[in-house]
Amino acid sequence: MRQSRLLIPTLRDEPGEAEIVSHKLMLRAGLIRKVAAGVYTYLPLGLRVIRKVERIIREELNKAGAQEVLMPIASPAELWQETGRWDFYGKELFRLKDRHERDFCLGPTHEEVITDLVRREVRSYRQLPANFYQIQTKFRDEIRPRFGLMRGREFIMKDAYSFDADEAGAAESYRKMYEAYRAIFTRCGLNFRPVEADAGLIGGSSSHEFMVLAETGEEGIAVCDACDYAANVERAEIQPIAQAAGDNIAEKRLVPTPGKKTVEDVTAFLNVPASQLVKTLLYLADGKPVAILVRGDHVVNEIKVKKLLGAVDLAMADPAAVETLTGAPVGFAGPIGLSGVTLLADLSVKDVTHAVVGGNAADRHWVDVSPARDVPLARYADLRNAMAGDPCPRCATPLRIVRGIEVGHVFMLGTKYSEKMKATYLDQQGQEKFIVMGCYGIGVGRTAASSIEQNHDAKGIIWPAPIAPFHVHLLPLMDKSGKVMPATLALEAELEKKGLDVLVDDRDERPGVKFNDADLIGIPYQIVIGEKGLTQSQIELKERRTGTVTKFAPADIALRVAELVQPILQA
RNA sequence: CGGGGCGUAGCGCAGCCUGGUAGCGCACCAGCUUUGGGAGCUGGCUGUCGGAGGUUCAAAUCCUCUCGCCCCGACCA
Repeated sequence: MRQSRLLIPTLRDEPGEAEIVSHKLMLRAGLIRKVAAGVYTYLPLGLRVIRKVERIIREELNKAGAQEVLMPIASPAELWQETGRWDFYGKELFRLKDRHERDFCLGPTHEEVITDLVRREVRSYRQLPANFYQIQTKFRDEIRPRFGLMRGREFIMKDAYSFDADEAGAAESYRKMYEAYRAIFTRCGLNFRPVEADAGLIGGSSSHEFMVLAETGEEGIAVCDACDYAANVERAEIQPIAQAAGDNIAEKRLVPTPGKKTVEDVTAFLNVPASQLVKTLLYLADGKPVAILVRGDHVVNEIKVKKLLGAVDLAMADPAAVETLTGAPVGFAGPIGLSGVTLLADLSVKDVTHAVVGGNAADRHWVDVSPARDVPLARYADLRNAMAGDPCPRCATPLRIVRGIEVGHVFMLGTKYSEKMKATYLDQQGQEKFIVMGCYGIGVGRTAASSIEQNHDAKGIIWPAPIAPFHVHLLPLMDKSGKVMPATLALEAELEKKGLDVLVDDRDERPGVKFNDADLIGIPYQIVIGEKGLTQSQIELKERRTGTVTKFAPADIALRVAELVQPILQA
């Protein structure tokens, strides 16, 4: 492919709108251009990367027995009303009306549409199991789109849905997808880790996220270095840390803390560590007031709270409600003397000695509080996010917290959708049963973006060969003799014959420009063809990642490059 | 949704406070020279100063409204 015939608008300057490296480099290397907030056009180079990722996905899913379909972008409200998600999904669901004023939405995911298909077409256990997937553009009207393809409103997603006769079959489908995902992300050249995740309100028994490990990740992952355990911090179970019993014999006292509202303020003022303070956070769970006690250095995990209470909606109480409930302005809420409120406390609170809590009065805190003695009515449970140093729930080794980008997610759905939408089949005994489902997603653009997060240097992108837009970049330099371009084109033809994707920089540019653009675009192998080299029968091969330059005879180079690239592609 | 910031040439920005001919660098076009890591010289093109309204003899600049974009927050009391 001739570079002069492709739109690859590289930028020397960093566009101001980009924050993270993958976004900057995608713009600078001419992969994408923004059309609106969170909405992008894929330029030729970007699209080639997307297609490579899609191809790997297709190959692995087909191998796992899934079948490809393509569902519509717009779907009618009725389907979403059946499952209740029309109301539940909120503002993220992009809604529109057709000319007859009928409600539609742009699909943020397709459980309803596929379940509707299956309930119409699948009658018998003989048709199960089945697994349908599609690679489709999705639309979610995100609160805050950011980071380019990492969190767009419109994005390309592979979604798959499995249908089984029973739980055991569903578990097997889930396992197959889990393995397919491992294969897909491995082939994409990513450093990733499957982690236990929360199934959230989608429900179901099991869920894993596939996390690409990267500093810029939006998710926190708790990992154990001693065993295999890894989980989203939202999900990670926390074992209570055994603590030496404190000598908390002192009677609690109310002390003035003028204007000290935050954990930082109070702990600095009283000169105690944050772990000695117990925060009292007021929530409304389905409209009912709840106070949640966690240590000052801990973070409440709303997912765990919701589960414990069986609540659908959980939101922090607004300042006015806090005042009504506690009788004090925000910043001074405490568990002592609080009435009409459900009291929940994280397990770690029980062990705090000489605790500091809010006084339920302006500018007052209690000190020398013993939660077990002074807050006897609290119900204790695991209610916080995991932190670095918490014991692994499997082997008790201290956990490490790392950042990750969620590129894939697998869910066991069970019969949540099939029951609501009456997707049933007849089993061998002629009994009508609900189909057991699973669903599985991969963010295609996000996968490409996270690859850049993991593979780049100061010069630009360093694509892993399997998802690189091209495998080889030919850089013919000055051609006064007229021999360079013919040699280049001959080499291009030879490489293409060996099945490699080749980009030829045939532009009339100075060498420096070509080198810099090549490094920016990040094709894994660069071949420099220059007048000097040709007279000495030499052609240079440069590996983008290491910068290593090797010289070959023109007759050998195609074979040598093919030897380097082909094994990677077949991996 | 709350707070902050920014919209001036394709990209990066100055000019705005203190109203008076719309600028700089890169990119782009032409010519000459140059050619192994973002060339030099000469000449050229490019803007409804995000939009609407207002104040004024005069608005990129001041005022009002509006649209778009970016960042932070939207659990840590």
